[in-house]
Amino acid sequence: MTDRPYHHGNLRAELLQRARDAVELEGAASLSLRGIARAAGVSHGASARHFADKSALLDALAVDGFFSLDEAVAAAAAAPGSYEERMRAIATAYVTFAVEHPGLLAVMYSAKHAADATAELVEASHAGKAALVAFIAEAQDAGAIRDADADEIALIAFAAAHGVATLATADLLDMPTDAALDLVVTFLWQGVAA
Amino acid sequence: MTDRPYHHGNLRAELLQRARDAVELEGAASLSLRGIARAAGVSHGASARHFADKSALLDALAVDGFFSLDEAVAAAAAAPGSYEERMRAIATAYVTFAVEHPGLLAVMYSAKHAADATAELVEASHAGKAALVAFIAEAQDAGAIRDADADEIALIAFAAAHGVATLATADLLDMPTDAALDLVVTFLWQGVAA
DNA sequence: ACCTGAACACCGTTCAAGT
DNA sequence: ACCTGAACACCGTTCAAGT
Repeated sequence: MTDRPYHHGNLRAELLQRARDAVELEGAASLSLRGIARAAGVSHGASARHFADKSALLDALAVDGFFSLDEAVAAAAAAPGSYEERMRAIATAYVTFAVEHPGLLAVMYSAKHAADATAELVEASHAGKAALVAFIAEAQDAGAIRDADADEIALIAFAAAHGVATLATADLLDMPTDAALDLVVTFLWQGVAA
Repeated sequence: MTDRPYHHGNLRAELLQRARDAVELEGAASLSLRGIARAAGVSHGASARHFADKSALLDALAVDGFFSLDEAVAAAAAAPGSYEERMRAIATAYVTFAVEHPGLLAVMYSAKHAADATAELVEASHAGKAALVAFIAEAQDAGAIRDADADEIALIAFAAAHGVATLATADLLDMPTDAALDLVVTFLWQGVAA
């Protein structure tokens, strides 16, 4: 056992990871900077050099969350299958992420943690939508989805999936999440299929 | 000016109103029991007799919010017009409430503020869905909406409207809220019309 | 029955001082 | 450049005591 060095070396990343653990375990409401500093084994003032304040840490956590979400969705979109199957996989990935990380999702969508959202946060939060538009355009080129503004179709699909995701985390679905998602995706596909 | 009596008389209601003001002005994150006690002109310990703790007050605030929301939606559903127009009015009422009260909506849907949600909260949060199911059943009887499980149609519509509402409050819509809602409701109606 | 005010154990943020 | 630890102004919650 060597002594912990005075300079942590990677404190920013560790604080972020501890914050993520805390949020996923007990929700954003009971997250404390002093608590994650304790968990990381540093003094309570140490976070100040890496995050200006608590809302800056929450913003960074949200960016992190959007990266994870985009990764999960991109993996689903890249899987083999028909366009209908891939669309179902995308929606499932989105909702699964939400149900497995409800606290993180709340942080991600609790919008403007200080009215001055980072450019990085805005970009991260929009990346998923752009990927969805690209997928829809590809499906249109292949003749699987009817010709209409890809942005409009993406918005409709995004709203539907996000609605199921947030209702699921709020426990307001009155049926199993996968059954609800199945209904919604089937309805969506009937409306958009070429 | 008579002196403020020792017994406030209606402190519970006043604390709730002050809390609602605070949440709508600055969000739930910066709401403090001591702050609303100051605003109400009572000592910081006074709330304990009316709300066991902060999460009990948030639950009560959520119940209040669901009543307001249900009222707005019910008024929209009762307005004259075709079934399509009434459905559009219902969705508009829902999204308008969300956009005008984003902080309150967040409290309402931040689910299980203590894992032991009040029966009252569960009931209030489900009332809106029940009203939607009733509206759809009526439209089916009138031959305006195709025959299918009314609960399933309600879920699809609820998820779509809730998705638009939450994306709007998170500023993730990339277009005016009413334009997005128009797209979604038009899509919905094409899928459910008889 | 309802409210006050002190007490306690926490917070976030700031900043001189240490390494 | 990075971290510590005291200081400050806040919190939520509890509970004897007052009316």
